[in-house]
Amino acid sequence: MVSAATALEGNPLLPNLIEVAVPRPVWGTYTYSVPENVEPPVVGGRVRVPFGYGSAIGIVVGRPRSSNHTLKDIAKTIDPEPILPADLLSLARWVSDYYHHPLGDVLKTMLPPAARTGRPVRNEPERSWTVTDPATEPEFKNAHRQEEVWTLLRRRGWMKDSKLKDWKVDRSVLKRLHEKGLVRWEHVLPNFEPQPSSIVPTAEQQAAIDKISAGLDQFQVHALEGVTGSGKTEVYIRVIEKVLAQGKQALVLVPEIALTPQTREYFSDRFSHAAVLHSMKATVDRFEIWNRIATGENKIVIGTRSAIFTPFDDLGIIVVDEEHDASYKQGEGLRYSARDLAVYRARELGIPCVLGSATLSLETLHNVARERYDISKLSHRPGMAEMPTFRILDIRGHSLSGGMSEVLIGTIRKHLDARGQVLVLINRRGYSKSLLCTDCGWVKTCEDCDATLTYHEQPFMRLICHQCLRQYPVPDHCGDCESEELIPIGAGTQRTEETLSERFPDVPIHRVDRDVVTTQNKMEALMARLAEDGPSILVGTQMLAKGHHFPEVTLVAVLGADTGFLSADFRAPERTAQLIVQVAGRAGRAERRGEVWIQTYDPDNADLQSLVDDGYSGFAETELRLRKNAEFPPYKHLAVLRADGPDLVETEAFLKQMVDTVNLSGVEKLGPVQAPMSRISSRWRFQAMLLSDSRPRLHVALSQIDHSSAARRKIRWSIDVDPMDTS
DNA sequence: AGCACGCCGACT
DNA sequence: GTCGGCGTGCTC
Repeated sequence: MVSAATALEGNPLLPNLIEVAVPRPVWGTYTYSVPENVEPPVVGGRVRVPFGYGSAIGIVVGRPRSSNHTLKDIAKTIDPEPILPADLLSLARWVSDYYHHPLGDVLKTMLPPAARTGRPVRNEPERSWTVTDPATEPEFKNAHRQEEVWTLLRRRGWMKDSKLKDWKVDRSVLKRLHEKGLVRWEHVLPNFEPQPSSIVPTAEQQAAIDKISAGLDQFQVHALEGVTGSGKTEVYIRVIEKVLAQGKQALVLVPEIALTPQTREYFSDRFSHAAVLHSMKATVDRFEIWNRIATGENKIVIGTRSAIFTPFDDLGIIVVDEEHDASYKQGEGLRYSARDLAVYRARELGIPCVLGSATLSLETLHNVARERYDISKLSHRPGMAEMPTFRILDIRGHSLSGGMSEVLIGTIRKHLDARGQVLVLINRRGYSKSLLCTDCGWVKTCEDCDATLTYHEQPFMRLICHQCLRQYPVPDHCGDCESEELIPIGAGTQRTEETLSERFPDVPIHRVDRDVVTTQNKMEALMARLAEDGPSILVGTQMLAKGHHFPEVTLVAVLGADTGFLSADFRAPERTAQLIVQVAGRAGRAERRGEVWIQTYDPDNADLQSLVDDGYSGFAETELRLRKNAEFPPYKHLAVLRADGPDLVETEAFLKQMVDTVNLSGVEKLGPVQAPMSRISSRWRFQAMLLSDSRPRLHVALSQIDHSSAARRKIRWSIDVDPMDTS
């Protein structure tokens, strides 16, 4: 219909063509024509277009001059102005190439949910409300809510939209009060003056602040290694103050669980206009905040993974707190790493990026060693204990009760007698790992998965598959030899708690796992109890590593560390060491130096020994050497191909064929092999790896994969670039 | 993701 | 003969 190869861009006499990315699992973009009776669209704006037999909301990504296709007209222009600025569009293109994911779906992931539906942009600044005449006593009759709100406003003077929302005030109530002339509003022109702080930075903090702020106008990644409590946040805040003083904006990424009211308060105490973005917030709220950032009205965003896609007017710094945290990598769909994208975005914008953690990831430490990143260290903890001492407890030949050796139980008693609290860390929920037949060694496994069932006693007796959550009644005899001698083996939190309460009947014992501590409120209640309890014991999982401090804890006992250090997954030792160090860092205070005891059947393990002798940095050195010898990341670049389907043979053949299409020298192919957890929810799982010294070659190899070969719908497959695990 | 097209088996 | 099962392919 249209052939305009010689058309000049913007020539009003020639047909107006746009290139659109649609949120459908299709590769490539589509060209449409814009009819004269439709408002002209812009690159970076949304349009409604006919697509297939229906319609779709797509993003305009370009203006082609010509097309060989028969074109359809767009139906509607949604945004007269770009909703995604140019830098985010080019980020989307890069993400699409790097993670081998369709551009339309990348753009969909970048937009807040409210923007995906075609909702128009509301760019009105926030309003602040007050009563028109505080001296009067208006008659409200039955309008009780109006009376409450009016009285609230009279008492508090001015209140912003966001504050009123916190008080659950509905817009309709304000609207009626406004119609009656009882209240008035003004647009808020926010004040970004930081609140003065009485905190005096330590010499180490000041050195880090100076180093980072020396180069605010250029790209540089700064690793900030700070033990728990050493004041990393104060460093972030001081640097952000300098960025705001230049009139620029700041982005702070935090892990999923860390986005607590405390985090928000820490920032909002110092910055009157820190905007918090997170997925729990109502979708419309998120879209509004998003818009206020894009226009430069708000200056600071604190958010989780997806906040890396926020459009900024003039971004001046990106901070990634707890950068080692696995929640920065999205586990399904577009498998992006917000930490890695933070570095990419900072480079594109020519601004600094700060990666902070007590336990920096091995990737980051490797980049420090190669002098790509610089590093500042905060080793002192004002008002807090020095890092506890580590000890290995060799349990070879020892009998265990509730997963603990008698030596460990004796140590627990010693600490309780000295009026300390004890924290027992186990990475396993439930009562015990499994139910074992003592006559023939039979263990019950899930009928749908490859997994051994976990035996739970609470809230009632049953076997649970931790992979698919299917539940089974507890069998009274062996499924193989009919013997009735079934015993629970391998302690979980429930069983360890039970053993401890038998041994220490007078000591309060608290279990901290996903089964018991289900809400933030329950955690807060527990923390309040602990402050009053005196000598007591906490038994818990990795939940203990996040957020809270346990000042009275003098002993941390680590059970089952071997599972982590000996796992098939190449990242498991790193995760285990980080968990132990993070938990250790949350125990104790200045007057009392704590101890960490690690029970093991493998006391000669190199990772474990270097962790105990030289702390996390010693561990990192050892583990990096092991990764180098094994030719794994960060020394090689890795992508994992995964496929799962109901039929074992077909699924394996499918993935094999996919791997076979890849052929490039310098790219090593491993597999396909069955995944460590070979079946979940009645689906067989296979994986293959591509490894290369060269990042570009790895990407060429990945682009050889034929995306259309996914025609078999019963098989799901994915590409995971820079995977966080291989399981 | 939808949706139609098309090529096989069992039904009024 | 044809109704409908789902495997396959296309959407500017």
